Amino acid sequence: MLQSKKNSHCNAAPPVRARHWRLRFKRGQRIYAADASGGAWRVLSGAVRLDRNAPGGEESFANLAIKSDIIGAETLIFGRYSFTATALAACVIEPWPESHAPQASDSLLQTLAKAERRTAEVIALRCGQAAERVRRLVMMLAQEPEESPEWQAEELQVVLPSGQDMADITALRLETVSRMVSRLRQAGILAPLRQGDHPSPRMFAVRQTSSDAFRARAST
Amino acid sequence: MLQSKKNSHCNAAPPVRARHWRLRFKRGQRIYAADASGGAWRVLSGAVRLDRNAPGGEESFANLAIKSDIIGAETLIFGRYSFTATALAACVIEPWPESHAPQASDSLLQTLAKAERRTAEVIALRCGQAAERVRRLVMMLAQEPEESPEWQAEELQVVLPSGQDMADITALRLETVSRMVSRLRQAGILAPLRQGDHPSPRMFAVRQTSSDAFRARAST
DNA sequence: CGATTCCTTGAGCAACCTCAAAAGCGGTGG
DNA sequence: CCACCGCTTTTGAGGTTGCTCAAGGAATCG
Repeated sequence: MLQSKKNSHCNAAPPVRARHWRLRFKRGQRIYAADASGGAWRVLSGAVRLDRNAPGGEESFANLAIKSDIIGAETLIFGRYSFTATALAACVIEPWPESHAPQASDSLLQTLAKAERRTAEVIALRCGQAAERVRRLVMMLAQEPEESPEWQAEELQVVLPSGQDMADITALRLETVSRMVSRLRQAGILAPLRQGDHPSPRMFAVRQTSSDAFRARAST
Repeated sequence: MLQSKKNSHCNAAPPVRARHWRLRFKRGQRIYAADASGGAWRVLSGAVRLDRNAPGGEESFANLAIKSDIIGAETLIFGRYSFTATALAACVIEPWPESHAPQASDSLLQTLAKAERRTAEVIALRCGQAAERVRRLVMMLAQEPEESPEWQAEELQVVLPSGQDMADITALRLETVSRMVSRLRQAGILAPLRQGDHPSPRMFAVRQTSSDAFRARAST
């Protein structure tokens, strides 16, 4: 069951056409819960973390979905979600498959193939040194600034997830993540960026710097 | 293209029925290479590691497939493999989908859903302390002993992958993996098990011990 | 039986974790 | 508007784990 209680004003997006509507979620908001019934969604922007109910009763990070990924496809068989989905940053999703796109098999395979590749990336986020891991995560989450005429950026930008979320994804401690983000700022890879109308202190411009320079200044 | 050069004697499995044949691979043997053309397979026993050609030209661990998992499903769209597949232990695979099972969409979804859950497990293999990670990997790889009348086991057994493979999967160093396997043996979780006819020093019986006892003796 | 490869074990060190406290931010109510 | 509260982030100091480098031993293959 979708929890759209507190963001009813957010969800009032004008339907583009019949049955083609979108939902918006804010950072940290739950999109759906494991075992709830519902349908599949395509992530149009932002990022979503998926958690499974681990054997020990704990909830543990299971996967990551970003722009154009499909989440909740398993409901098409089981009728229920296998994972809990939470917004890592403000994100927009739409139902999937779209009502006017009836080719089942091909689209499914495409989804499967994309999921496999995304998985490989997520697994790679847990390899190597802490600094590199956090940098790679930030690069994954970086997107082109949408509909900001003033920020017609040559650069990408990102709204960082909470420290705990980044820690869960990279398998680091949140203190370590915080330290690494500080380094990224010092290295100039992340540049603070606050938007005029709604202030967001965790928004940054991302510069694709050679990581060598970054790792060098880690030792100083 | 399947590389069945050195294991031609292995692949001579008697076809059960027309178009329903199986391939066998030994530990460390490559099953297929990324970018090669070929079809999808179901893993009937054993375990397979998948590697992607990482951005840096390196080959990096991408995923794990065990009994009943599907590998190479992406070929049904792209015609080519996205990953390189290597046998972690002696394994048997058969073509997928089976020729006599034409229900496309449902089977695909099932595959997708299973892949997602497997992925969550693999990601979890890179969480927590080294000892626990190696133990969880071993538990994942453990299977019922097949067709061994003498070992009609109440216990599972496992043939450990190479140290480097286990290191790649758990994101540890191979020396660390070796130390943790030694601990598992000392803790009685892994019991050496050499089969009469073909000696295999990396075969173990697996005992599902409470991990508390294991972690306790780690400090001594 | 020799050569090669892989596994094992040790010693020292760096990276990361743990614990703890302070500072920043957002919301609430006087 | 400001004081207060809860929550998240930041920063520090010290401890532990796992990594690095190295050498010896076991297994495999020709």
